[in-house]
Amino acid sequence: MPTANPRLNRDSWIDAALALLLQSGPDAVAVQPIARQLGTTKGSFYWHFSSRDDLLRATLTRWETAAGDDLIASVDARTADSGKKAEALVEEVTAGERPGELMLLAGTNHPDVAAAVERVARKRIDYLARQLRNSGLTPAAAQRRALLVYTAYLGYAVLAASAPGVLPDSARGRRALVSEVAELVLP
Amino acid sequence: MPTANPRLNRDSWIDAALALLLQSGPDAVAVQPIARQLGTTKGSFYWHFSSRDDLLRATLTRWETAAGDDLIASVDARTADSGKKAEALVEEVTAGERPGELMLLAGTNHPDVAAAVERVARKRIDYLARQLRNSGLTPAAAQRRALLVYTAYLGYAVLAASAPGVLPDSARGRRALVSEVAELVLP
DNA sequence: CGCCCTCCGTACGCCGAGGTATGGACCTGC
DNA sequence: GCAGGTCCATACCTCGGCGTACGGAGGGCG
Repeated sequence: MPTANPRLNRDSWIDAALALLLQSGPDAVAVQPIARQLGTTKGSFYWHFSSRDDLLRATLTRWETAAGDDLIASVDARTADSGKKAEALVEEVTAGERPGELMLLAGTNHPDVAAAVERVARKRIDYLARQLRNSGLTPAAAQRRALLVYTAYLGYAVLAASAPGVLPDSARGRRALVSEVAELVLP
Repeated sequence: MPTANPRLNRDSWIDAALALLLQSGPDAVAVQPIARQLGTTKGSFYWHFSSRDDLLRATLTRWETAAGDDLIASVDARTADSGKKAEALVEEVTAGERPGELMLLAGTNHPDVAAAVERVARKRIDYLARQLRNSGLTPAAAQRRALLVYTAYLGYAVLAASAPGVLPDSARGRRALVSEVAELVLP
């Protein structure tokens, strides 16, 4: 569906590239396919960007800033109770609304991608550990459990993308999972 | 390093393809690069395989049978105590010897890949749940915690591949993580 | 009207992948 | 030694991606 043709700008390309990046991984961020999807040609692209790598970098930084604040802000808004934040975060994930962001991990070979992924991971884990410390855990335990929760988060996303059949299919089942994790992790 | 040239067979190609599949994802299973790495040419390949997809399918089934039994057998061998098996499994992972197998998840778009991933995941989760039931958990709780452990397993592998900096760098730190998970999950 | 600057379409060259055809090396058995 | 099967190298085709060159549309502005 080549969308209609009002003049494009740099952000139009980044928007489309981000969607592809999250859904199909960095390799899918290709100039000509995006051009077709946008109903335009490479002539436009190379006016706004110097290369494919330029687009990829721009898309990554856009994702990084968005993903860094996005999820945290969403959780912060949902509840002010520090003890409940871990649970809220897990809920956030299992809700399944959140888009892929998983295929991104496919591009770990690309150094820029790996660096962005690591920065975002660190930010989120630190945030989680802070909440757990506020809930009364020792710093060391908070760090370990934050890592546990985040790995479970990632693994859940992996399965949701690759093997949804093994996950609970009902909202009740998913909620049971979330509260179980919260029970286990919180003191 | 084009390796020397004793006559090749079908398995030689699958071996090389499997390594690439686990390390760099399905897209990396390409004929010409593997041929170069093997010090041969496409002429050889198309004698043993009918197409690239043929190789990919063969590599997937090889992985599936290996991964299905492999990990479980390794854990079974390590300890007969049903209660310790979950811990042994997590240890198995954090040891970090196990190769990627993670980049495989990048190929979820490919239906054959997704199907293989799902079958292996189900097998492993069922195995885990069985051990947890033997440890005295109710079937429902065992199922939930098995899923939790497996998602943590996957997430850990994801981070090991994409953001190793956020993981504990010492063996002691990793062991502490493992025992924490075992403590939390076992009754 | 004419100029210029922004934005984009077209055409081209390059490369690396998949796949095919064909000839030749090498062994094996008679 | 020679016939036939096994295995592989070479050359060639197509396709789709990246990147470049260039020219043209279109609007603002004097």
